[in-house]
Amino acid sequence: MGHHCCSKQKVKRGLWSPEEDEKLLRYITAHGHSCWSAVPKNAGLQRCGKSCRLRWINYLRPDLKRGTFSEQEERTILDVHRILGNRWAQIAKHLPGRTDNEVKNFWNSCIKKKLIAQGLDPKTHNLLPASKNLLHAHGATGSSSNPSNNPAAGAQFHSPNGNRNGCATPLFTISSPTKAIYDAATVAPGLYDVHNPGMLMGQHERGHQAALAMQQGYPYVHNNGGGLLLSFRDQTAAGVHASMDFMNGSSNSSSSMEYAAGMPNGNVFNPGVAAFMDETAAMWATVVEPGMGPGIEMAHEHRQQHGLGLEEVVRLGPPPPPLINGGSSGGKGLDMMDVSSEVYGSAGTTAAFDLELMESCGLFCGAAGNGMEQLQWDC
DNA sequence: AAGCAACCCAACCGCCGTTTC
DNA sequence: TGAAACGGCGGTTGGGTTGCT
Repeated sequence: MGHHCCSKQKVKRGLWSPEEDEKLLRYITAHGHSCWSAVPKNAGLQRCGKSCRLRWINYLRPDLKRGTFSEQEERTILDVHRILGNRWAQIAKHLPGRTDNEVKNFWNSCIKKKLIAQGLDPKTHNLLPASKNLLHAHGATGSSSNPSNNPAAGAQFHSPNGNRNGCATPLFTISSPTKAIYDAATVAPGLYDVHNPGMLMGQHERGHQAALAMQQGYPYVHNNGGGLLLSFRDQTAAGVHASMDFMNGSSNSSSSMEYAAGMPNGNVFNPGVAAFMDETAAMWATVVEPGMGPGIEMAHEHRQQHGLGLEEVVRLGPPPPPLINGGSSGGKGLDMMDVSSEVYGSAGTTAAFDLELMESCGLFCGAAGNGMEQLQWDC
């Protein structure tokens, strides 16, 4: 059964021959395509208008980019897909020279498989139930557990194939809002100056970048007088969109935000520590001060043992051990690291976090501004 | 070398929203 | 106002290619 637009006429199907391509290309170049249904007739093609349109858009268009997707493109697809879902046409608009079909194929043949391999639901980018169960079964929740007793909790997040399938990057590359923080913090150490309430630490010209990131809706952190305030700026209303107060380090609440900030079960929250959770709940970027506690110190040592650079560490995905339990907020000069289970899986976890609770916490998940609306607006 | 399976990707299908008559 | 035509989109399919046994 043919498509309604061409069911009445005899049309050719299947792959396009070079001669057909030539005819279509010549016609569109000369006359444009004001009416696709008239194109095949005028161009002398035994095809339906839809088929011509598709061939032009996906193959013959002169501005098409060819070849494999770059790391940047893959990252963009991941980021936008996380917000928009399977809206390939919208996603493709963020990738000049790429078609929706191309993006869709790349997703289905590459990115989707990597997500699944990582134990993530490709639709939601959250952990698949099986992965969560596994994690819980190994005691990743509850009060402080030593990961050395629990190696599997980290192992299940480990990418089995790294950079296979011809994909541009391993999974869990840091994504937009979080990435911006990472970038800004990397180039501007001390960016998150919790000792200066309400301010990003403006280190000369670098501070400008940070302030810009903040303006664009990325979360920022500041001291709230004994607590920590994490704020998001509303991109459309040019004002603070939402703020979460990680209060005073003494809370015993089960607030998901407190969990997200890595301070469950009444542990003292260190105002010198902030954690930004990726939407997948499987990648965190953290701002950590040196000398802040055994868990972090151990993690840092582990990273050094593995000879991992910061960028590599940030690329690794798994959720972190909590950023809690003591540690002073003394020094300046923040260190930036990701506390991943791959890196620290058997060494770093000093307390628990609740994945379900984190997952239910939508605030970090695309809360940095109106992501959807902004993306659509951009299109 | 042949057979098979997995993978990739171009093209099709069917639905939906908009426009035209 | 409603039906038909059209354009656009996401899901699906099937043929070609590649890799493995």
